[in-house]
Amino acid sequence: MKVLLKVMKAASEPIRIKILKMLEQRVMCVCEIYTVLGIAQSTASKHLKILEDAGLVTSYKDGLWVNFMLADGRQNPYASNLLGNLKHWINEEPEILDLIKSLPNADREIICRK
Amino acid sequence: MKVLLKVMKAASEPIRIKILKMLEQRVMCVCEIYTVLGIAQSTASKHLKILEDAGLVTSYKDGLWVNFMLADGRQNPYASNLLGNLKHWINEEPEILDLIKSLPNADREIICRK
DNA sequence: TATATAAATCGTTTTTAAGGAATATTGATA
DNA sequence: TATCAATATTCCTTAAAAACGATTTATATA
Repeated sequence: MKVLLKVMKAASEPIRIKILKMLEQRVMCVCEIYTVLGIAQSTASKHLKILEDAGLVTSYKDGLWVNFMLADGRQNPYASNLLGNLKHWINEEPEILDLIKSLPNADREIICRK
Repeated sequence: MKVLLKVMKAASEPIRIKILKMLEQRVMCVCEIYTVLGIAQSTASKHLKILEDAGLVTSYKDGLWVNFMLADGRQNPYASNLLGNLKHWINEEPEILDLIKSLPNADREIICRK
């Protein structure tokens, strides 16, 4: 039950749902994510950790960047199931439509480089 | 997204998952539920309200008793989806097995009547 | 090396959720 | 109508989660 609860809890926070919906579109680094969502870097990092612990996302390093993507779910059936469903859920909601529309402008080379 | 979040949040608490698993077996009244789970009456009542608000359970009155059952989910696809999945999830976990095994002893006529 | 950058972690505050005792409500029955 | 039983609600306390600034870590590169 612990594993199931972890997935459900991870999926019960609006920012985390938004992160999952963005990652359906493409791989993203932390700074792209917190910039698009308008939240602090530490906040984004923590949400990503919760999603990763729940088996919903995975990450890999590329130099200074850490790239996050949806997990394939082979090791967590609950996570896998949720990710599968989420792909055809809430796609028509303005909040999500706007978010997805904003992604092409969120290029790490432009919005993250200082 | 609000509707989805409500379902996810409702399903991210152990007592509420246990209630759902019990209701897979049969209709139950509040006093049967709080007695089996060993929690306060007000606590059970509150959890049931959260589940009901999320579209996961429904209730009907029978005199003094209020009977709770799983929702059919016709009005909430997220709830319906979760209930469908949950039926074949975590059934083998000792915590749940023991819970289900204890249900036949939880007859309202015996454990609730004062 | 020394420095700069992206992300993770820490510390603190604020917000939200859970638990239960006490009380209110609702319906049955004497 | 007075009382009792089952449930809902209120109130208060405690615990968990979220937010963010500040600091640390890890990696790249001057």
